[in-house]
Amino acid sequence: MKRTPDTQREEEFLASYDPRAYDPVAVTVDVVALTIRDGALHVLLVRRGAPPFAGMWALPGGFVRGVREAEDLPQAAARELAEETGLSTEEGALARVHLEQLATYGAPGRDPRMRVISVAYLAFAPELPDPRAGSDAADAAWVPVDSLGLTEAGTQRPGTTRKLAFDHAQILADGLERARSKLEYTPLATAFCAPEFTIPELRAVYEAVWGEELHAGNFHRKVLSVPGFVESTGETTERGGRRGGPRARLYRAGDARLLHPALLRPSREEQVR
Amino acid sequence: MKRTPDTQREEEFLASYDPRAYDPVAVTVDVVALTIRDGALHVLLVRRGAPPFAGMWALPGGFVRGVREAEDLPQAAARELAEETGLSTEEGALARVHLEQLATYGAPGRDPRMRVISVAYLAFAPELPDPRAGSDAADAAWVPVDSLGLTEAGTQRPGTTRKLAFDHAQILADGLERARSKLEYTPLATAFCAPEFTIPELRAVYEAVWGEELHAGNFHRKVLSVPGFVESTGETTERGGRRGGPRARLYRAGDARLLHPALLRPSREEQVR
DNA sequence: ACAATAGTGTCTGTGAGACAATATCCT
DNA sequence: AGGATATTGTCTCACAGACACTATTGT
Repeated sequence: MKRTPDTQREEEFLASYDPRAYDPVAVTVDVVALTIRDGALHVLLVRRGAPPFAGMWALPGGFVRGVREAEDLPQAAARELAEETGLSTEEGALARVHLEQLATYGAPGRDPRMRVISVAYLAFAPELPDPRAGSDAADAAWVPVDSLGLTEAGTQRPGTTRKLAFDHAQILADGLERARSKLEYTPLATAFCAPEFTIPELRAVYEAVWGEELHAGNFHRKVLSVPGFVESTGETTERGGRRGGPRARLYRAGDARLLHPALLRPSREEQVR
Repeated sequence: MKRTPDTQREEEFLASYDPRAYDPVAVTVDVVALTIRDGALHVLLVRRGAPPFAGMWALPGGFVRGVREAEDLPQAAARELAEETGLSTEEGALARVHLEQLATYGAPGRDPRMRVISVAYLAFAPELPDPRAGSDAADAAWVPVDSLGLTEAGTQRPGTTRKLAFDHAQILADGLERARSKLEYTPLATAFCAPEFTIPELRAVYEAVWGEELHAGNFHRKVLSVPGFVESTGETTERGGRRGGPRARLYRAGDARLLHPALLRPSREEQVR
C-alpha cells in the first residue's frame, strides 16, 4: 500500500488509539435480572467461586466478546443471562424477557485486579426456573431483594448475610430505582407476568416492586382507563382466588409503550430535596 | 510466594481477565453538551481533522485515561468538555454545568478502526463562550440542533450540510430525548439559566428544548406552584423586555430535585404505540 | 398612543384517591 | 354460612389548560 500523507496520518491515529499502548482496560456486562416469586421481588445472583470476593454474591456478568465474535452489548447481556438461567436464547423464553441498558460503572479500583468498565443491563422477567450455576460460579439463585438489606445510598446494612461483591450493591440499587420508576410511566409491569394475566396479578407486581399496598378498586379502574395498557381476552380465570372471590378477567399486554396518564407511586409525598 | 491452590487459582483467573489476551477494546467518553443561544437549543460539536470521518462533525470526546491517572468516567467527561470549551475545571464555570451519564454505545463496527465502547454523557450548560478547537480538532462550535436534520430514529435527513460522524447522530438524538424528558420531572431547566433568572427566561428554555410554544400565564402559575422549583430573590430586572412590558421578578433555583407535580409536555397526545 | 409583555383571576374537564356497594367464589 | 375478593359506583379535591383581564414598560 502506498504511504500517502493521508494513510500515514491514519496510521498515526490508529497507533494513538491502540489500547495496548495504554493501561489495559476490560469491558464487562453485568445483569440485574428481576422477577416476582411468591409475591416478592427477586434478583438473580451468583456466588463467586474464585477470588476476589470468593464466597460473596454477585450479579451475573462477564466479558464482552471482542471484535472477532462481533458481539453487541445487548447480545452479551442476553448471553450472560442465558448462561445463568439455563434458558436458551432460541427457545423464545428469553425473548419474553425485557432487557434494557441501565448504566455504566467505571470507577478506578472498583475491581481490585485492573481497570474494568462494566455496562450494566436491567432485565424484567416472568417467573423463570431455578438457575443452575454457570461455569465459574459456585452457586446461583433467585434471591429476595428484601433480604439483601439495601440502603437508598447503594450500600448494604451491616449484619446482612449475603454480601455483594464489587460495587454490585450500588448497581442493584440503581436497577431497583429504575424499575420502580419504569413501572410508573411504562407498561413494563406486564413483562413480569405470564402472557395472560389478571388485574390483581398486575397489581401484585406493582406492590412487590414498589413495596407498598395499593388500593384494589382504584388500581383496577386506573389500569383499564390508560389507553393501550392492557387488552381484554374475553376469558376469565378457571377458579377464583385461593381464599375466595369471583373469577377474574384475563388480559394481555396492550400496544402502548408509554402510560398516559402515568401511574404514580403514592409515596411521593417525601419530595426528594 | 508459595503457590497454594488459591493463589494459583487467582493467577489463572487473572490471566483469563487480561484484555491483552483478547481483542483490543478501547473505552472513550463522548459528551452531548447542550446550551441555549438566541432562544435556540445548541450542541457543542467539533469538526474532525483526521480520518476516519475527516471533515465531518462529531461530539467532543476521547479516551478514558487508564489506571495510572485513575480517572473516573465523570472526570473524563468533564475534562473533554473543558478541553473544548476552554473553561478550566477550577474556575467554577464548569461547576455550574450539570453532567450526567446518558448511555453506552458499543456496537461492533461503530468505529471502523477497532472495537470502541463509548460512554456518553449529557451536559446542560448556561450560555458559554465560543469554543476553541482542541488539539486534534479542525474546528469547534455551538451548532443549532435544528440545523442537523435529526430524525426520531437517530439518523440525519438527507441534504443536511453538517454530517455527524460515527453513530453520533444516534447519541445526540438520545441525549435530546433525555433532555426533553428531564425538563418534565426535574428542575434541570434552571441549569440552562444564569444564577438569577426570570420566569419568562425559564419558559424560553422549555420552549427551546421542547420546540413548542407554551402558554405564558399558565406556565408562570405552574412554576410557582411546584414546591422547591424556584425561590424569589425579591428583585426585578432593571428594564422590561426589549419589546415592552413590565419588569420581571428574579428567581433562583430552589432546592427540589424532582418536580411534583411534573410539568408535562403538551404534545403527548400522540401516544407512542 | 400603541404594542408587547408580566402577572393574576376564573372557569371547566379530567383524573386520583377515599370510601361504599355489589356480585361471585372458596372453605 | 361466612369471609375474601373482583369489579363498579360515587364523591371530593387538585390541577392542567383555555381564556380574560390588568398593570407596566418600550418605541
